[in-house]
Amino acid sequence: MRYSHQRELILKEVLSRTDHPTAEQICTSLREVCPRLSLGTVYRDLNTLVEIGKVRRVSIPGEADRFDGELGVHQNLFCRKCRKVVSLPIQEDELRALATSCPDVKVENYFLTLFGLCSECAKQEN
Amino acid sequence: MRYSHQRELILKEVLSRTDHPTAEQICTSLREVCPRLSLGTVYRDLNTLVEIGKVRRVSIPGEADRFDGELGVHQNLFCRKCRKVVSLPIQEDELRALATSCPDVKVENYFLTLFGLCSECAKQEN
DNA sequence: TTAACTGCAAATCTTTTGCACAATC
DNA sequence: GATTGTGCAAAAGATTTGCAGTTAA
Repeated sequence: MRYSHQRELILKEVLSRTDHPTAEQICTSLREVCPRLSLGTVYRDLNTLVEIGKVRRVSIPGEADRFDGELGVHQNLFCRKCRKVVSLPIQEDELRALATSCPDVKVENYFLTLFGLCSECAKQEN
Repeated sequence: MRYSHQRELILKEVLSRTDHPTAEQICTSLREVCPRLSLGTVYRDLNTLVEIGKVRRVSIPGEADRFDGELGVHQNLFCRKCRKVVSLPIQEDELRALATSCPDVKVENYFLTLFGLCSECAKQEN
């Protein structure tokens, strides 16, 4: 992979923010320093950065994807009121105790989707 | 809410299937018995059925939503190879033991998104 | 120099919506 | 008869892609 000014800017932008911006928000911000930056490039570069593990994608049903530079163990809360995504320092094994472990937020629901191979496909791989 | 032939057909279709069909797949299937059924109606009725809790929406990042008539406690696995969604009888507190509790599937990753109110909005509600 | 990257615009895909008509109560 | 639901087509929103031109190695 070759160095690219745009990709570097995009990575820096995501790492410097804690508000889980969308591709569009990243593009708008960066146009102040890079006026010709195109949204297509932002999407392409974000996909690359996610692939190489420098950035995390936060998908919310019915919303544009958000991007997160925080790679440590945490979960995200999507606020249905202000539509912000906030980080919560929840370990996986604390999921059960959700309601009490973070007393100030109000967890009403959560979406879990497992990714991997179903039994048929897992068999075929071997 | 008024009775509707289409909504009833759509509900029956989702309940009778275990393959987590998309709106499009439901529409295609039902056109055999209801040729004029429109995709817009299917989306509208599915949204209603989800709202009243008769059907569950399964969102997968980058994929069309699937719909699930199984309302009991379970989690879904999206197979990145065949793109099928399969039900797994996992309780929440078994999440930690994912890898071992379902030895035939290969869980590689999972996406958890919490929904609710962030601390600021939770405060405002009171 | 050449392969990767970009900007731009058009295309794609999923989902929603406006409107005139039909079905339900 | 009033209102909700439907079909159709167009619109909207997010993301991808084709292509010609630019840039890094």
